[in-house]
This record gives sequence, structure tokens and C-alpha cells, in this order.
Amino acid sequence: MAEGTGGPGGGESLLFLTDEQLRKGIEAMFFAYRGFTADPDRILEGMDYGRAHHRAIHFIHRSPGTTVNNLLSILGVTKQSLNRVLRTLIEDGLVESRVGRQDKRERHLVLTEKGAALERELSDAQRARMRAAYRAAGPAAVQGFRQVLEAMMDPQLRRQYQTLKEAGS
Amino acid sequence: MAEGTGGPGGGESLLFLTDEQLRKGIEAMFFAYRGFTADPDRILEGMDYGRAHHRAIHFIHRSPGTTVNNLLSILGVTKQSLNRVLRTLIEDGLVESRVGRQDKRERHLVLTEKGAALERELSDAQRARMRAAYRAAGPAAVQGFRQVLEAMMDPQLRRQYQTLKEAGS
DNA sequence: TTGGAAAGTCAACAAGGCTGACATAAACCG
DNA sequence: CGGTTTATGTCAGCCTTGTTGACTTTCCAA
Repeated sequence: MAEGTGGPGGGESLLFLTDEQLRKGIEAMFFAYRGFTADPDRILEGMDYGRAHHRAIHFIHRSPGTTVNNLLSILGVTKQSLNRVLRTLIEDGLVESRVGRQDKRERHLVLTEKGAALERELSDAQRARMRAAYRAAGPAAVQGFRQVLEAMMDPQLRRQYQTLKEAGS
Repeated sequence: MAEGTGGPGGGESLLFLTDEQLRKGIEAMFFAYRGFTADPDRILEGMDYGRAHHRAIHFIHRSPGTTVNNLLSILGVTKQSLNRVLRTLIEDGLVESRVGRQDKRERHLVLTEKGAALERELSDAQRARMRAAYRAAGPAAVQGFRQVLEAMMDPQLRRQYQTLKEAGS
């Protein structure tokens, strides 16, 4: 147990809810997110793409055949903003856009082989960092990490996350 | 014990390091960070300021009298970028810039009363969300959360974080 | 069949990153 | 003292990625 504040005090102490502790959590999020995005950013820099392209590629890989609208609600940006990113990815042959068969207004998005290769490169780098962090912290810490992150999401986003989480398992 | 993979199996399972688990962690970071910044963003929208101003205000509050160079290395942006933000904050009377007494080349930055008021408004909102997440997840989870985040930082940023963490305690 | 809603596209603008060049003042050093 | 380095500020211009507004195509329902 060692640092198990959960058992002994019964949780009545609530020392972990002081403003000081909360501030540390806030700053930890800030610095950690920089690390989280650092490796993909490095790979993408110089190749005309940015973080927005990474996000699009990630979720298209994640849900092949998804529609633009679908992607929109996951990414939380306007369709115009996403469209610019998608256009370059399609022009460069990383993503294929297929007109819907049922509903011809929809475009279904899939990665090409080239797109899948970039996705692999990016996610390998990001996973490597995540794996190192997980390994250093250990399984119990990882579970706590995920619990706090889920509790921090907006309810609507949490639902989207849960859906994705289950879909992939 | 429940999630205590540390003891029994000796850690040989490592189920928490599968690509699937890592992917969930990556997506959790993505969605949680949106929640993390949502409240301050909402407050700032419409008042001419953005996330960049929030970050500057946060760290000036955190280390009153800090120099521009100091802030630069914490925020990880260029001086031109920071300067644009600082200029508006100083013009609007939220931040005061004092010429250094020892070294007159330096500018020491402090929040004015008006700046401190905005800082309070922003951090109250952000802390409220963090507090709710901490409370929902419990003390053990919070410790795991912090451990994983720290392990995810770049070593250089981790050092800056540690310095801040200790300074404030 | 027609009018509205929905999906996607194009154009233009803003915030906030970036680089490069340059100015000033102060500190430091041989 | 004079040259160099350091800390800061500023101008100009670029890029990414967000925004809103206006528009087309397609679908569906009254």
C-alpha cells in the first residue's frame, strides 16, 4: 500500500483536495500535454501537416468509413476547419473520400495505404511515450490516471469517449 | 487490492501495456484536455483574451516578480509570441512590468489587483472541475494520475514542473 | 413537387504560433 | 575603455487552425 490514503483515514482527510493539490494537478496537465503531443508534432513538422492532421488521421484510422459529420463531432471543430485539413489529406493521397451509397450527401472516409503508414508512424511514437509512462508508474497508477481523466471530461465528450473505448476493445 | 497487479503476479501480466490500453490512454488525454481548458476558454471568449493570456496570467500569479525570460522558458513560446500577449495585458492594466533593481535589463512581472481578480475567476473555474474529478476518482486515483502525468513529461519540462511544485507547497 | 434540413465546399478573417532582422540598454569582461 | 553578451522589445511576414457567412447538392416529408 505505502501511499494508500484510501484505506486508513477512510478518505475523510481530503488533503488531496486542497487548492495547492489542485494547482499541482492543473500544472501537471499543462506540462504533460506538451509531452503528449511532442513526438507526433516533431514527426509532422516540415511535412506540411500539423496536429489537426494527426487528429483526423487518428480517428479515421480508428473508425474507418466514418462520415465527415461524425468526425466533426468527435474533433469538436467546425466543418469548415476540418474540411481544409481533409482536403489536403485527400489531395496528397492519404485519405480516400467515398460518396455514400445510401445517402449520397455523405462522404465516407478511409485511410489509404500511404495514410495508414503515416498513422502507424505517428501512433508508434505516441504509444512509445505512453508505454514508458505507464511502465514507470505501474498498473495501479494507470487505473487512477484513467479514472481522473474520465471524470474531467465534459459529459458529452465522455459519452463519445466511452463509445470509442468499447468499440475498439 | 483489486487492481494490484504489482504484488501477486509479480507484474508479469503487463496487460495494461497492450496497444489497446495505450490507445485508450491516448484518447483519454485528448478528450480530458478539452474539458480541462473548456471553462477558462468560456470565460475568456468575448473579452479579447485567449488561452495564451490565461497561461501568462497563471504563471505570473504563480511566481510574482518573474522575468520575461523566465516566463518564456516555462511557456515554451518565442518572445515575440509572448510579447504580443504581455503587451495587451499591460496595456489593459492586468499586469505590471517593473524594471529590475539589481539588473535593470530585466522586467519583473506582477499582477495588478485587476489581473489578480481575473486570475481568481479563471482558476476558480478550473479548480472546480479538477476538484470534482478528484473527488469522483478518490485519493488513490489522484496519486496515480499525477504519477503517470509526470512520467509523460519531457525531462526538461519535468524539472520545471518539479521546481514549481516544490516552490508552492 | 416543393420547401426545408442536412452534408459538404469555398472564401475570408482572426488568434496565436513561428522566423528573421534590428534597436536599445545594461552588464560583463579583457 | 571598448567590444561582446544578455535581456528585452518591436516590426514585418508567414503558417496552422480555429471562426462565420454564403453557397451547392442531396434527401425527405408535407
